[in-house]
Amino acid sequence: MAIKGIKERILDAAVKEFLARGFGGARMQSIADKAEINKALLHYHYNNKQKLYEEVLQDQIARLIASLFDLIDSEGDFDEWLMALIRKYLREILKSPGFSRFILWELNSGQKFMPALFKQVLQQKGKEGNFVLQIVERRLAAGYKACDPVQFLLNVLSLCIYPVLAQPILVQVLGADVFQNPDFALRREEEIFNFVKYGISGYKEA
Amino acid sequence: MAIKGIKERILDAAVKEFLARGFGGARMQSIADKAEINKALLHYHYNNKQKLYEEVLQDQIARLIASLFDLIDSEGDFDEWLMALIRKYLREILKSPGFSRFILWELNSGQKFMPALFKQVLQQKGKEGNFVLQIVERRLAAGYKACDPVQFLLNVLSLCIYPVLAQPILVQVLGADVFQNPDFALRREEEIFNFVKYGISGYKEA
DNA sequence: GTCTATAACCGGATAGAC
DNA sequence: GTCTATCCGGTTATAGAC
Repeated sequence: MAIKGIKERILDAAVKEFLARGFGGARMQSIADKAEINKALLHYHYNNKQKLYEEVLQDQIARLIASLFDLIDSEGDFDEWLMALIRKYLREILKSPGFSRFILWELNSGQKFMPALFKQVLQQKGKEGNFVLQIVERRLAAGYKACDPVQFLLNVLSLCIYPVLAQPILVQVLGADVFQNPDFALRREEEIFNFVKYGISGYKEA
Repeated sequence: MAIKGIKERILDAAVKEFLARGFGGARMQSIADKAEINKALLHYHYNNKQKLYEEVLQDQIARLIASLFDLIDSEGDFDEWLMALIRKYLREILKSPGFSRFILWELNSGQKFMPALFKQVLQQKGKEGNFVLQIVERRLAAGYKACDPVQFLLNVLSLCIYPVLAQPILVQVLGADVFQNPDFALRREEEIFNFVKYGISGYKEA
């Protein structure tokens, strides 16, 4: 079909609205406007706000987790694995900067729904919650036995996600929008890899 | 005064509510309840929600920025400076885990107010926006000239903030609440310092 | 300054015509 | 399926007694 179905238009609009404002802040009217229909029709297709929200979230989280599991399980030696991990993860984040922000916010909003959904999607993938950790452990066993996998994973994730997340703060504190630079992401990929692999001792003068 | 003034009680309550739910999600009724007064009295002391919000934010942001500027300007050699930076920052974050989450969320909520406030507080401190960057630059000049200060700062901030921010996600993905361990913060301080200083090459087997 | 009661408004949801 | 008009609960804000 060349023209988007109405359900698809609604979902697209809903994703934008929910990611931007969260469940509480999102307005059905605004979603209807974005989808270029009226509220009544919106309610006709998705009974209520909660239903629509769950639909959107299910999609988004499944997409995220699938992507993460694929990449963390990649082939190659340690360096290749690490670089692939960083690159794919960073790009995933940059594809939708609002998404991590949204997850981080909503997960703390006292809603039981989101954690439950996380667990459910993880299990749908037929893998244990600590599956990710086991892969990292195995990888580190080849050369970096003394490195705690939890700390390692925290470090890599932090370096990838936080700068994207904090972009608006950085603009203020640094006094310049580093993200304006189109190849900032590429430089950041390299930076993270080098930083993780060698730390700043790699920069040390002779 | 031994007993808290009512304005102070209101502000305390408002901080909790706003940090937990954001501006849109916060309820004046809930703030009144927390302060153990009724809505009318709340409106008597702070004309409207926006006013109260601005008051709260002004305090919070000023406190944060003051703290950051103090610590990043500390004495000692490079290692001492780095460790002080990490320790103070991590503790600041842990003191109020909801705060960074709140800032990150609200800064993107399309409100003009928050970025403006940031800029204003920065200028009140009588320092340029890139003041922070200059300190880092000077520090790195002593031994790590090739290290980009922006990337360096991003790395340190990421490692400190993100794990605290993402705690609820980590619980799901890792399958265990690493933060349950009471001295996790201490171990994390050491980990970040070592990671930044030597990178994982420090772990490498002989 | 502090309260109760209520106005004014907004947003989610529904009724019912077409 | 799609629309207009409306209901109803919840939230901010105010009026007015004490």
